[in-house]
Amino acid sequence: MGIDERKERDRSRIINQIVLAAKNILMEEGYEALSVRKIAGRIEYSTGVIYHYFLDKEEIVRAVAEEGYGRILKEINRVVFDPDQPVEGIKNFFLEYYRAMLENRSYAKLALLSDIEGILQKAVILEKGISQRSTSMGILTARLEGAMARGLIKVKDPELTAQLLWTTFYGLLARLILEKNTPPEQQKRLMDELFLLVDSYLLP
Amino acid sequence: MGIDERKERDRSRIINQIVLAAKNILMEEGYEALSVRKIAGRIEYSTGVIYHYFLDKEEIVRAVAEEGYGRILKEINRVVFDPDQPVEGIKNFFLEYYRAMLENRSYAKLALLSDIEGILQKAVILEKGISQRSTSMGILTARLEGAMARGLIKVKDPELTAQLLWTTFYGLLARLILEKNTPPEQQKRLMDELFLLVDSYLLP
Amino acid sequence: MGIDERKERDRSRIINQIVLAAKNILMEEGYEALSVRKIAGRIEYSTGVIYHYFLDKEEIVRAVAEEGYGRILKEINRVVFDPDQPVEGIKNFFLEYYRAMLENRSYAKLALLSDIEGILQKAVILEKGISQRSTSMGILTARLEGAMARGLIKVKDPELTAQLLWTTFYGLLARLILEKNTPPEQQKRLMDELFLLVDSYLLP
Amino acid sequence: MGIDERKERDRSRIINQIVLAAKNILMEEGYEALSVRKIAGRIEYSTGVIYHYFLDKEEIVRAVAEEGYGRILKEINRVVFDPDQPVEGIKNFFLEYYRAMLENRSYAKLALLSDIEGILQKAVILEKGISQRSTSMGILTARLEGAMARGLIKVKDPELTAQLLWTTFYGLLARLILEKNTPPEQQKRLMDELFLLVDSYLLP
DNA sequence: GATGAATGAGAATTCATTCAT
DNA sequence: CATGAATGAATTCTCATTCAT
Repeated sequence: MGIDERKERDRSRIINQIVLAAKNILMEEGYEALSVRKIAGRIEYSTGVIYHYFLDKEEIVRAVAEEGYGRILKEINRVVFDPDQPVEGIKNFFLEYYRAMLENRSYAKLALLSDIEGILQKAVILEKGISQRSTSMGILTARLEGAMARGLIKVKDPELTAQLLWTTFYGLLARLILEKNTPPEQQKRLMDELFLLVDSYLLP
Repeated sequence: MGIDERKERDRSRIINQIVLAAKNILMEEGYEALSVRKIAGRIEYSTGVIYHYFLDKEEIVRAVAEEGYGRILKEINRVVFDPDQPVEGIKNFFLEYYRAMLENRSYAKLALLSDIEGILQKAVILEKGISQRSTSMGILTARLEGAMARGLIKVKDPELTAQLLWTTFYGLLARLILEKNTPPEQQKRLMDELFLLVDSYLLP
Repeated sequence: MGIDERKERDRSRIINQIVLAAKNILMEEGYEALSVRKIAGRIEYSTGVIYHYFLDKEEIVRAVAEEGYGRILKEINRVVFDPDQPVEGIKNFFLEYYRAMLENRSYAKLALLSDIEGILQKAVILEKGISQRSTSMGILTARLEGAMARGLIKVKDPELTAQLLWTTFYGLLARLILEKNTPPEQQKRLMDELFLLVDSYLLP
Repeated sequence: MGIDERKERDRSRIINQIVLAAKNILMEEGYEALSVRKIAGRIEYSTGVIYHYFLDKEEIVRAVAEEGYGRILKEINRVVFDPDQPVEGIKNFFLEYYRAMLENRSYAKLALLSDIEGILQKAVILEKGISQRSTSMGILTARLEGAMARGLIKVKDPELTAQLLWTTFYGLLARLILEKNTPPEQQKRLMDELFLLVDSYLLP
């Protein structure tokens, strides 16, 4: 069994290497520059090996998206949430999200703006009932529900509100990622104004 | 002179054909599938002809974007604006924008989400002073200013407010375009909620 | 007849423009970059016009070579020749040739090193009897003959000597043109040594 | 291990095929006619295969040059050198060089006249200190030094003299290669005269 | 498990030249 | 005399994928 274990470990080590290499290429050179050969080159294996572990190129891209998604989720969920200050908590949550994304700009571009099927699915938000299928939307909805129950915010349909909050943040974030030369002070002004908007949207 | 006229007509007829063909490929198969050969094939001319009328592939894409942008602008500006009801006016403006975009989904994808340099420039929003450089942002800012002057809305910095309104709409619109299977009734619910958000953001 | 004259003048004006444009492209961008379209672009005429005045691209190149050859010849022949000091005269002659060539490096490359048929013919040197067909070889041979008759140099076959002198100069010149980074002081050392060689070859 | 050996052999067999095909095209049709497709066609492989073994077209050309250079060097170095008759030895050395070059005319054209960067570097001669960097210039310089030490020739700076001897030979050789119809007896006359020149240049 | 050779299709451009107008 | 549209073939290079070893 020790042998099987090691094999399994080897296996996932290579898989990780492939995904990591793909991610790096994506970040450094963009989607168009991603090629199977380049990945193989980076991990110093032959081209063929890639096809032992992945069905095709798209599956690799999907894996990159998944991995990034997981990592960002983890970072975000480190932010503590004080049920007495739900609006502050939500703003902090998104603030953290911004930070994580802007630090991984090209991953962000992939995750937020790509229309590659495998990635799109991970990022669905608008669907009815999404709070049951997506962890982050679930958390956000739950928090809104809690705050609503305690009369701290003026919400009717928590999921719908969560979705709208999300798309609103998403809008600014996406533009910030695309308009990459926005100077920091302008970023700050926009963010502050966004928080005003959130206040007037949520506070009673 | 009749001859020159006809030549000119021929010329712009072919240019239109090229742009149209490019647009169709973009709509049907997406950006990655767009190739000069494919365009030439569709209009049943040799590849070289494309380079007679366009400097390179990017110029064609830019032309597609421009054409779409112009068309949408025209549609939007048909909406009448009543200075006594600025918030309604702004909501109608965006509603019309939504309609125009969702009817030209693939152009929209190009215009809103692409990071092709030639197109990105057309779509800049976040820049300080953008209301002087972009027609649509200029109009929106002016309307906010007017409404502010008459005390109909609670705005401090009209351009900043215009930018945030825009990114907010953009956020939902972009998601609707990417999550293409969102059923109409869910679209409506989201839109209505967005309008609530706008109300609470703008109304005193 | 005035009309015909003007027509003729127009005609040769365009031809000159074409040749000049071709020469400039050749000098600025090299032979590989020379294209009929580029020539047409420079003279601000249509592509087709070129083919009114020249049979094909090669004919243009040939004309460039001819023009350059003539110009260099003119410059060289400005050097005065003192029959009492034939070796000095010959050395000065070549020195002037060097100068003219190194100042027109890319024309020189074309004239000295190209194997384009039309140009090669202009540059033939080794042929027996060349002193009767080529002006410059004729002059050189004549001068050697004169000096020989007066016992100033130890030559037997003036044409053969002229040919060898020429190839010898040609050798250094060609290398200087190809090895374009040779520093001036090294150029000078080589030239001085070459003149020593000529002295020992010609002087009794 | 037998397997690895065979693979290695296969590999270099194809590489050789590519270089050979390129050389043949160069010889038969000249540099301008050399294309990757043509090479692939000749060896009856797909175009892509070329890029499996070579980085780009230039690398192939470089390989052709290198191969030719090596072959010629080998032939030349077969000539024995008698230190008691240095001038004869040097003349023989160049005679052999001539023979080798004229037998590989199109390689010679490539090696002597091309201004392709990768090839030019191999052929540098005029640089100060070249006798330490180039094998053949090193040998020539050494022989001149030896003869000088023994008072057999009247040389001051052996490297400079080597360079000038080389360019002088080069000059005639290059012209002979370009003026490809020079009849053998004229070639002989020119060579003999060149040897006279060398005598008067080197002998005390 | 892993290699790397090979393919075939496809990418964007550029070219000299012709010819109806 | 001049235009410029059009062609067809050519260019270098890259790609995802397959498969015998």
